[in-house]
Amino acid sequence: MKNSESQNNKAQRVSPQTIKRLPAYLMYLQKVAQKGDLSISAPRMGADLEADPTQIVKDLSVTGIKGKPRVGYNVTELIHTIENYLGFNKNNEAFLIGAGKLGQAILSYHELQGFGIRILAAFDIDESKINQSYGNVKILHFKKLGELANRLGISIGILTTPSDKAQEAAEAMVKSGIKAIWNMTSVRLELPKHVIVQNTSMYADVAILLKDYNDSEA
Amino acid sequence: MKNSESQNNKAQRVSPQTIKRLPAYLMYLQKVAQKGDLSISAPRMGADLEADPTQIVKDLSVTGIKGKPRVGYNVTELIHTIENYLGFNKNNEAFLIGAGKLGQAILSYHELQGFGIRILAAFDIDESKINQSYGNVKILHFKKLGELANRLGISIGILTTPSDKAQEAAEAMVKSGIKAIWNMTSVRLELPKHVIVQNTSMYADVAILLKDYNDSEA
DNA sequence: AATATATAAAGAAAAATATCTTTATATAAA
DNA sequence: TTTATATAAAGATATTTTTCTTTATATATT
Ligand SMILES: NC(=O)c1ccc[n+]([C@@H]2O[C@H](COP(=O)([O-])OP(=O)(O)OC[C@H]3O[C@@H](n4cnc5c(N)ncnc54)[C@H](O)[C@@H]3O)[C@@H](O)[C@H]2O)c1
Ligand SMILES: NC(=O)c1ccc[n+]([C@@H]2O[C@H](COP(=O)([O-])OP(=O)(O)OC[C@H]3O[C@@H](n4cnc5c(N)ncnc54)[C@H](O)[C@@H]3O)[C@@H](O)[C@H]2O)c1
Repeated sequence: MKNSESQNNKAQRVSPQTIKRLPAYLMYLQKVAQKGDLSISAPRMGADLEADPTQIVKDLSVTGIKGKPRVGYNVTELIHTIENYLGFNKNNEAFLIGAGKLGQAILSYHELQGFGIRILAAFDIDESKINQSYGNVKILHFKKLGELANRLGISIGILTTPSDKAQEAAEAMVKSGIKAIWNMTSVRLELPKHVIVQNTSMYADVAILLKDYNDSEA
Repeated sequence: MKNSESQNNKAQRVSPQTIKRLPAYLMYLQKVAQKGDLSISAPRMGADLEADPTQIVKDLSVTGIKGKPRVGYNVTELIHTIENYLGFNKNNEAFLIGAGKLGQAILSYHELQGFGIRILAAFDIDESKINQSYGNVKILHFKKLGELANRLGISIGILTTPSDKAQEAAEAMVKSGIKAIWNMTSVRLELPKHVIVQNTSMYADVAILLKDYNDSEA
């Protein structure tokens, strides 16, 4: 009953919109911290991010942090609290499946570690790619996935196979013990309910972009 | 007055959620068409996509299409109507700025044409990349952007420079006449109001994935 | 120490979105 | 042809999310 989240296990669900805004606050706060500011107020954040300050306060409150009237929030405390809330400060260990164009880009995408994802190995079926490395991550044969996932206790998988191989690859991932899949393909995966799937489908963003653009032209 | 959108200019705003769902319907419908089915009902779609059929009907209605009771929608007509509504059937010509790892992946990402985006050229400042081609798209020097955008009348730009160069590159794009930017960097761009910016920020999706995953573990 | 004030917190209201209910209708079956 | 039925369309309700309003409080100022 004390502070919203932490105490209560059946804590009322936090809206995905709020969760999606938190990383944007984080990036902003890192710039603020770099500037040397020790505290930051919601109105200030709102002005800089062109967002409603009360919404910012509401969003931040889900992490359990408290601000001080007339001062705002302690910047470093706020950063740590959000990172902790989102799991960005952990090393959430993951495998990448399908080391093609996009896969290789992601393997070299070191910013991802700042978002709590650490890729330990990549897997592919293309023999010519096996044992190559990108961004210090080695590509192994897909058939080794099960054994390694099991041995290292990996439960997060990033799926970047071609779309027409996504379903079968995902099923193999689940069989290997992967519990959460970040699906970069444009395919809707049909998997057991207990598997967590997060789709990053560019086409939704393209749709918004083109709609906004074409409407503005009309 | 005939069909909702097209006629009326002040057509009541369509929610982004609806627009983001339409491409998913499209992909599903393409599979249905491939199977040879001529018509599809909202309840059928709802069952397959695990979505509320009435929401599907509402979503589809924004395109102006009409279904027939006891039959459903004509599949090919529905596909064409959605594609047309989203602009996926046009060749929306675009430039890509920053032909690095992610940029090259996108240049070879031919599925993008199915979403109405046609990349005509890429631009970079790295001399070693100039005149190389990926996915049949040539990389030109960034300083040629303005002239070419002007000559070819390009107003859509895909931004894939490093994050710390994103703001300056975006400003140059706007100066070159780019009106809509698909921003793949993790940076919040500060641009004139009239510029349409669509952010594809992976970190929002990562946040949801990790939250869902870590909550499920707890 | 007293007072004023900026700001967070909490709660209320409004807006947006999703779901449910009813109605109308096209088609299939009798 | 008539009737039954599945389904789309339209409208109503419920839920969720955002924005607005009020209240409480920590700090700065006098
Ligand atoms: N390229 C992009 O910019 C981009 C952007 C958005 C989404 N995507 C999506 O990402 C996915 C990959 O795209 P890409 O351009 O990197 O394709 P790609 O063909 O370059 O890479 C796919 C890789 O997966 C491997 N693979 C195939 N079957 C496999 C299996 N069963 N198990 C493991 N690995 C397997 C292939 O050998 C290849 O190396 C596609 O679904 C695409 O829609 C790509
Ligand atoms: N790599 C990924 O998988 C990935 C995923 C998501 C987001 N991103 C984002 O995409 C962006 C690019 O990532 P990347 O991994 O491709 O980086 P990269 O360094 O491989 O590529 C960046 C390219 O931009 C060019 N460039 C630099 N300044 C430029 C300028 N002013 N004008 C034109 N071109 C310029 C560089 O020469 C380079 O070729 C980053 O902001 C990153 O955060 C990358």
